[in-house]
Amino acid sequence: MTRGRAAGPPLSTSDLHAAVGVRLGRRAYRYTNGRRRLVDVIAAAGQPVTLPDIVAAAPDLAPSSVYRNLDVLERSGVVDRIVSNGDHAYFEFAEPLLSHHHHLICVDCGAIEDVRLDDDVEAIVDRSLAEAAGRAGFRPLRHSLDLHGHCADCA
Amino acid sequence: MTRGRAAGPPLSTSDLHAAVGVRLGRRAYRYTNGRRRLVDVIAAAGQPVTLPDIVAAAPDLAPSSVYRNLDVLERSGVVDRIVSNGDHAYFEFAEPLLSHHHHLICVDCGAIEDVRLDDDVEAIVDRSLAEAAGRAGFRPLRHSLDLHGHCADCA
DNA sequence: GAGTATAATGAGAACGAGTCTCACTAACAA
DNA sequence: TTGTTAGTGAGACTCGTTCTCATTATACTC
Repeated sequence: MTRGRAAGPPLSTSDLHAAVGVRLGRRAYRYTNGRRRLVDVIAAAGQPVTLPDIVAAAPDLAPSSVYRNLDVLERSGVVDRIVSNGDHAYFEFAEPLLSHHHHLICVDCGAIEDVRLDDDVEAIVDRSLAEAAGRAGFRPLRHSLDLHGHCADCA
Repeated sequence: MTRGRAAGPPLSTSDLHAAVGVRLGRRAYRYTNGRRRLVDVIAAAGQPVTLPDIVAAAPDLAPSSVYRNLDVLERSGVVDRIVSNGDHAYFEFAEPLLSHHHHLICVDCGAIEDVRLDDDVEAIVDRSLAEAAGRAGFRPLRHSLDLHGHCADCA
């Protein structure tokens, strides 16, 4: 079996902002300073982040504005919301901005880490899911494949 | 490609109650009337259910007790909690009581439906995830593979 | 069966993540 | 610059879920 794709350096900061700007523009949203800051914080984390993570990294951002802007970014296809068992939702860049990947979710501390799988595994999963979806009259958009267990810190 | 396993008739009601009783007993929990009613409601649904679903099916069960007992059942390995983007968490029987399966999650209405995949697909996914987990020092317990999209009603 | 210890129940209070409101400010267009 | 519209931030609010505590059911011992 081949190795999984590396996490890989995503877009450069300027390319990232350009891509986000395009997506916001398509929905007639403005790319304001607050949104730019938010994108910077998520990019700097390089991991799914929660609201407390964001506010800790940028204490001048108002929580209400952060939530509102995460919603705007989600609607624009810039970020994905990951709901786990923890107290807070996690946010990370959506697929086209971040290469397709999955999550290791710690059942103890709720931490979420990204992992990549082989392309051929992805293809097999997609084919199998598409078949199952077809039988149920379900129109698929994307799949999520998460591994639950104990992270290195909690094990 | 072979067909996915059928949803299949799970354990008989008496076998189900026996299995739940054993799991509760292992944790020194009592299998009370309220918990038995709760198990019956979840079994009757044959689908992941929310708290409102449960209370609608058994209005005499107190919500606070239902939440408490769902927690007890979860700790005992009887039910799994599925957190989606919807307002409520979903609950269904855990893996050994229900055969291994995955979910079709509607991004519009939040409905969750169970699907089964081929055993060989499951094996490929497990092997690939185990490899990725090993690289991260992660101790895996289980995987979850969900397909997000539009259900037959919302499409 | 009586007595005792402990777990479970249920009603309602409390909690808290996330959303909404609204007066104010920043961003774009002409 | 001026007008129009979108975005901001502080705090109130919502509502799913958890907690509290007095009461009740269960199981164990004698």
